[in-house]
Amino acid sequence: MSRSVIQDFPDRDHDHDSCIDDALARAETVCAARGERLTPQRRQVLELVWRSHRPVKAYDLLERLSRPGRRAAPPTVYRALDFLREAGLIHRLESLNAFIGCPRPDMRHSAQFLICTRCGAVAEMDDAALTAKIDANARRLGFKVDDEKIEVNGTCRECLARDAAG
Amino acid sequence: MSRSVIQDFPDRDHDHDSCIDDALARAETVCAARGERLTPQRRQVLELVWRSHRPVKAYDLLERLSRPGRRAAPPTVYRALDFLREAGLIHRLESLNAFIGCPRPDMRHSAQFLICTRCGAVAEMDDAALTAKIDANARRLGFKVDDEKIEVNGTCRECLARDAAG
DNA sequence: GACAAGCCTGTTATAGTATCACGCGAGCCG
DNA sequence: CGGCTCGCGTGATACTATAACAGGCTTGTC
Repeated sequence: MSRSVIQDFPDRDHDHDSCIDDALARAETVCAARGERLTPQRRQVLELVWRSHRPVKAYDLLERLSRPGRRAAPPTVYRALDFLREAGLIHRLESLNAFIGCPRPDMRHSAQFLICTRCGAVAEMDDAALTAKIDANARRLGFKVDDEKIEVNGTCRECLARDAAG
Repeated sequence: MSRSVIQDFPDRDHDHDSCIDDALARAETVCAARGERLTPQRRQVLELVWRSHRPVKAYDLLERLSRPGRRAAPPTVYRALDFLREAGLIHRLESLNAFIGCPRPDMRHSAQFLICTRCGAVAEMDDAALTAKIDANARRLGFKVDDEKIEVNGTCRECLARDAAG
């Protein structure tokens, strides 16, 4: 039996500070379990990614890492992003060249994203049945699946409502 | 009722010349139907894309467009690629920054790709049920879907067989 | 403490991908 | 003709990512 988990876009009124704290706490756990170090640098990048629930660009992170008189260089942020990605703590949105925090880094899952092209909001879904179906299709061609990415462009509920109202 | 179409990786022994010819003929039809012009330049880019069944990079196309003494510039190829993409004649593989010809530009479909990370071969699948499921999931969140991209990384049958043999 | 090994970070340079902005010429239509 | 759109050429530039090398911190061992 396949379990279908659907998450929603983040609630506009949620407690975002604790939301970030939770993400960082989960990250500590994940890294510990993997025997890897969530260094201050990596931690800071992860926090910056979580500062918004929107996709974040590498070079935006770079700016936020920089201080007057101390300009961070690209490898700094890319190394951190690579690390976080391998640990499953963030995802890369291929169609946007951007990154976003993963809300459930603990469970292995394939990424399925709804991306609102109007406001930039992103929802991560996790439908195991969908993954299973893709796997089945692939198997019929003798193809062994490593991982899959699903990115869906469209318009979110709020933007649709705004259109209808305005 | 949802129809499920699964295509395969291109046969190694198919008649590739006529395969290209067919693609160009289909392109003429599609452009005519859309009231748009498949200019020599656009046609040439499309042909270059179809020369292989592998994903092609924009700058590779650029080189192939260039002749000694006449260096093509990026906008040349990107404009053609944008046109072809809007016409549904090619797809962009987001995870590869590469482009590939669409075998069925006539029917509107969402793209689902199996990408062999070993040999670079790509199969385009078209499973309407999968699309329907994604749409249904999105609808539950009040999300209106414009288009979706599915890119699956893994190993193709041939590469698996080669591994098993060697 | 001395040392080695591995990991993490800094820095400079460069590769790779894509777009902007401007202008020109061909074709169409009034 | 005059004005329009479209396709294309060109030079510059923006954006995304990696290579290559050096130094420094941490840990484990003796």
